[in-house]
Amino acid sequence: MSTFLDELNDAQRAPVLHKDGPLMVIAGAGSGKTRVLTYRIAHLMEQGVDSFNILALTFTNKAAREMKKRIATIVGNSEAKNLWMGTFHSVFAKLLRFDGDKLGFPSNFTIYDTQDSQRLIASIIKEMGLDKDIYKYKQVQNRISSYKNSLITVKAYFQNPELVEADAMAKRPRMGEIYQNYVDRCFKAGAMDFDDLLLRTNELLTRFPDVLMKYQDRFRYILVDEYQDTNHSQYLIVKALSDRYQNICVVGDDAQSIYSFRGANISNILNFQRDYDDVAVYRLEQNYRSTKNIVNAANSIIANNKNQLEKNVWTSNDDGGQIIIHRSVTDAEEGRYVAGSIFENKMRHQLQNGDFAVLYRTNSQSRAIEDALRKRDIPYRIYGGLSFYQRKEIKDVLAYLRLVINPKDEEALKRVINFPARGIGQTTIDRLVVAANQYGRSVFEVMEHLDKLNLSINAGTKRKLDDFVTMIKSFQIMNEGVDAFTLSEHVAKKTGLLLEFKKDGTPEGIAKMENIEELLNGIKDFVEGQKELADATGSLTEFLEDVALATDMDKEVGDDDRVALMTIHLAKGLEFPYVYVVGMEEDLFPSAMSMNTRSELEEERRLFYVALTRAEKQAYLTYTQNRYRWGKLIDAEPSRFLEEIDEKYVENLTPINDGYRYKSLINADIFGEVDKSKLRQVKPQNGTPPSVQHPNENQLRKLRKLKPELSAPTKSGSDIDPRLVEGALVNHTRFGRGKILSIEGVGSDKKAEILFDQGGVKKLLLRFAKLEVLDS
DNA sequence: GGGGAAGGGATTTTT
DNA sequence: TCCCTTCCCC
Repeated sequence: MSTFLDELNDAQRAPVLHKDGPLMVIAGAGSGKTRVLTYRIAHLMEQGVDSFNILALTFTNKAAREMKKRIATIVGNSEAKNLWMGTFHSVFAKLLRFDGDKLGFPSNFTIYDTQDSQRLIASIIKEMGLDKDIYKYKQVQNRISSYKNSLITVKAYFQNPELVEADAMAKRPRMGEIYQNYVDRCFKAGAMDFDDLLLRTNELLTRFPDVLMKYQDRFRYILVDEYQDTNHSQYLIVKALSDRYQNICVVGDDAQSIYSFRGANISNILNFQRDYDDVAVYRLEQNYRSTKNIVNAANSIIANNKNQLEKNVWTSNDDGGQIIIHRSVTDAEEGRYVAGSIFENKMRHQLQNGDFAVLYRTNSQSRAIEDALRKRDIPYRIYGGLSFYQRKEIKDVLAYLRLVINPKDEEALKRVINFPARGIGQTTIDRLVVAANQYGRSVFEVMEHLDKLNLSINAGTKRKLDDFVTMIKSFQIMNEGVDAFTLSEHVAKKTGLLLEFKKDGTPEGIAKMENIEELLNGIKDFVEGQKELADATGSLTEFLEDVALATDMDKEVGDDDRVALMTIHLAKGLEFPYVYVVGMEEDLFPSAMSMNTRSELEEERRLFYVALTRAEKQAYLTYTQNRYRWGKLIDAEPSRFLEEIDEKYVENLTPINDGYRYKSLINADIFGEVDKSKLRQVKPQNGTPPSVQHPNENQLRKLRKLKPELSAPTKSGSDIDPRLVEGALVNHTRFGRGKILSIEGVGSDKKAEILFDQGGVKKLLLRFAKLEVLDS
């Protein structure tokens, strides 16, 4: 007999027990919707629904993994394994590997990421001889992406005079041609971009009724999480698959719809009751996560939006502290306030670093926070931004691996055909691409048949091209016999990539080499992990797919204890006891790009609602009067959202001119130097001892090696050893002995030009360089 | 064809 | 401020 049902309140239990027919669960923030989804699936299985017949679409792969794990504890691992669960993109990529051949795609098709798409579009624009200032590749890519998400194919585009005219009016009359070329090129390269994974699934289900029938019959019960953030393409897939059995369960919260920029359509959830017959609607309105102050403040914000479903989120939790608003003079000071506050809270309430999150609107805001946390020796972790797999050296390795799996992959080929340099220049590549277009073949195929084609490429270059083809083919042969790790290691060595970074000798080069080694370790872990699963083989194809569709939230958080730094978008679905929302300023949040229409502004407001409702115990909102943007200090104005919170729930700190803290730092900050003796004077509230726990240097070094984003603590200007002057003899941990030739810059920007005994002259930022002064 | 220096553009959010 | 592109010289 199920005991897990007892863990639910009445409102939660109802949708869990609902068996057949469409249902919608409107779940307020923190109301336990993940629990409902999880238990609903477990309950269906207990009721005799075959696990093979259940499809659950989640927002991140990590969410899927965790749900699966929980379900496994209830129904057993062998059954839970059979569930199809994951993000839209990963589930339908899998489906397309089975049936994409009907559309002419190989089962080993490549998944192009945004950068691949953009590069391809840029080269198409160039090949077509268009003005790149009018046809900006990023904008064009964006436009194509939104066509695809609205299911506007090239054909549909040309049949729609409004669209054609709109692009013509925007002085981009050849938009449709670019679109056409882009689609053709992707197809020829055996590649799909992110949007294709959904668009092509739709195409497959529409054009092949037998395929549709097969999957309708397979997925008799479909569950969709975060339904408010589905786009039209996703909506149609769900609609098609659920059409036969109508066992569709969607869960979401219109107040948390924050992805319209990538095509999410809030009307999907608003119109669900119209789209299906006899929809049962359940509401989860009790918030278990946050204090009364937070829940009520969030409600007072969202009340400013006009377009929303009716609901009343409440909580029986304690009142909790009021929401704290803090003003700073600069973004650096904002960072110090946040770091100082985290430090105090940790001490006063005996908390872990992992109990804190700092949320911001744009990734670029993280820097000031990082600096401040580093100075206080508070470990942190950045989510999002430039992720590991987007680093150049990692993408280079992956590009070779992609070529092994799919040599037609044009973007991978162009990326590495001359890196490391092997004397194949742009002119040659251009000729190959032209020939490929002319013959309707992939670039690699052209390279394979060079001698039969009469291209104006000289003999020396031809040989280099041949060597490249031979090398890739040798990898392919090797791939038949070994696992992904063995192959990858071989590739990293044989192509000269590892050596390339090693020989450059700079700290950056060494870091890159270490990153590649980390990637190889990752592949090893993957191979070993996959070997344990029955249905997976640890093949390279699987690894590459995992990587292509990994979201930043999918990374294992691990057992290390750190403050989380991320954009508000990434924070969706997460919760933390203490949350700091920084940069509460006009033009930043709400973003200057998103306040021109009511609907844009409402989305920003929902974003703010999401940010605030991440907090369990205490929320801080901070803004500054001046902020560095594009390297310039600009005036900032407090966000309009701050005024929208009912003041009952707010405590507004005004630290300036109150003679207490940071005052002495303000001038110092503006004029560059910070007096360290004054830093020490900052008193913690309530007389908590200001003892700083210095992490073990050995541990730190280890962590830094593992997580490159955790760079070494930097020094402020006054922390730099005063003996570092022109003429001084120094020792560098990596470059050895050297002599300072000159010093330039001031404060923390001080750089030294150093002549090393081995390795020549280098310019190093004193703030970062680990230099030891030697007595001469 | 390769490498280094200089200049210009960018920041919304992500699968 | 930083990153990417372009241009220039070898």
